Amino acid sequence: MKRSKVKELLAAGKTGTDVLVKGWVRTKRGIKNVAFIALNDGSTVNNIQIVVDVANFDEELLKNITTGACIGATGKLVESQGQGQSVEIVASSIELYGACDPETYPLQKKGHSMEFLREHAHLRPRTNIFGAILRIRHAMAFAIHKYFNDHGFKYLHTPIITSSDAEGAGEMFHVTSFDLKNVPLDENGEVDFSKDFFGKATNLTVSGQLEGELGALALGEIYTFGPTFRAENSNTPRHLAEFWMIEPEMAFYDINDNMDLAEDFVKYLIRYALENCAEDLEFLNKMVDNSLLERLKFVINNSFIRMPYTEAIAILEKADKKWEYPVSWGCDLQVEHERYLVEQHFKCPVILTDYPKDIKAFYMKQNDDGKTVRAMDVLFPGIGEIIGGSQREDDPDKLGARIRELNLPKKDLWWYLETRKFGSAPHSGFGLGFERIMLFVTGMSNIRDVIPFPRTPKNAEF
RNA sequence: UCCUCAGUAGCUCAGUUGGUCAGAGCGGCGGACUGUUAAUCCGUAGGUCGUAAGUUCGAGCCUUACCUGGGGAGCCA
Repeated sequence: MKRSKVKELLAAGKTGTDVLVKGWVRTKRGIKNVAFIALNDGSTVNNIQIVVDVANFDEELLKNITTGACIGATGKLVESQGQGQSVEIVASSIELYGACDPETYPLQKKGHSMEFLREHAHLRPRTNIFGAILRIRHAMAFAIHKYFNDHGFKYLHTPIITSSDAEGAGEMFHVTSFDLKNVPLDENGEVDFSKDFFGKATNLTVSGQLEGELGALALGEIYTFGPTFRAENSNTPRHLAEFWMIEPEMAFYDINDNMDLAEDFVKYLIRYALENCAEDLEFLNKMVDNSLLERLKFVINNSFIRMPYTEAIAILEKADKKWEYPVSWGCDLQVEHERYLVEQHFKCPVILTDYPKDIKAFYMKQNDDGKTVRAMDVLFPGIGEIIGGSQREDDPDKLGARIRELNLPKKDLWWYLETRKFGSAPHSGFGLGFERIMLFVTGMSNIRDVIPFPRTPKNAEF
């Protein structure tokens, strides 16, 4: 008999037919003559109930059906006599695939703390909450590709190993094939990277943006979606050492087109989740954060506030609030400032633009005022910066001057600069942290719980 | 990296001014129960109190260092 997924059985009116399900036991309850098994196969957050007439089954088999065990069950799908479910399977036969010692199996039928589950990341996909999160994560990844494909963007694979250290996005992980106990040195006692695998020092990428621009200036619109690495010693619920980032890059987009895209894109993802992950979101709304659905709907139904940095500073200076970090034009906004704007002043996602050039990256388009650049940061409630982007500097002279001012290694960026020398074009792009949008969509509060196997300082288990 | 809180049974925690302080609930196991829903009821077994030093007649409790985790901050997506 062909295996049915629990999701199909719960959805379609197939009662009266014989079915086969395979999955993992969530709980078994019993009274003298009848036992009830709640079985989950990962296709949905909901379990299917298997009813077992104890008299018809081997006692030893039933004893082995414990929380966590893997079984296959055949039987007739019928309308349930009980209250908690519409249909159930009256078992005719059960096969035990893998027993699960209840004395040592870490997961119980009662709830566990997120911290405990994080230490059991190999088993936590079997919990309702992580099942829901991982299904949503899949749906979001799929929706990202669908959105860009539907809008004519090309998926560009930018390199994971890079030799450019110019972007300054953060500390990098070194990539080498050296024997670390015997690293070649040159005559000055420095590491001789000419003897390394690539003949130069290499690192794991901190961003695909610079290469993304090369693609955009040929294909028009591209996006990247891949792993990104930061060796920063960040210990917060919002940072990972290995995370996934989406970076669209578009020729002929100015900063306003860029904002329009960012807002439309994020709203699309949230709408996609609401339409395609309804059961999982309802589960999370019930178990994790009971204002989740309301918040998601609010975001897709309201326009983001757009405001230049300079105006935001004016609001913050007038705010009746004591800042731990004082506010003045030119300072970088701290978490407390961003939170005030998003969560108290506007109560809505905010896009801030036109930041002082001194606190932003070298590649951002310089405004005519000589002080600001066409940057945009999208700030979300509870999460902070979810997107960072800008129009890019397409004038080769201005870009070169900025690189000199900042003392960046121009020779390593020769290929980037040639795009401005040969057929330069106005263009823009941004980076969206995949796990940050996952935080928002799931209502989870720690980024380590929206990625299957988190990498953070002192943790690369699993 | 800085600030702060925490680490006691498989899990979540209680443990007073240092002196019956080795505890509870849940989970597990055994039993009862003619359809259960995180079932219920009865019974039962679990612990070098994060690690290492120190103070003291005596440390789960006080001191120091370290490890791990949470929260906040910085860096950012």
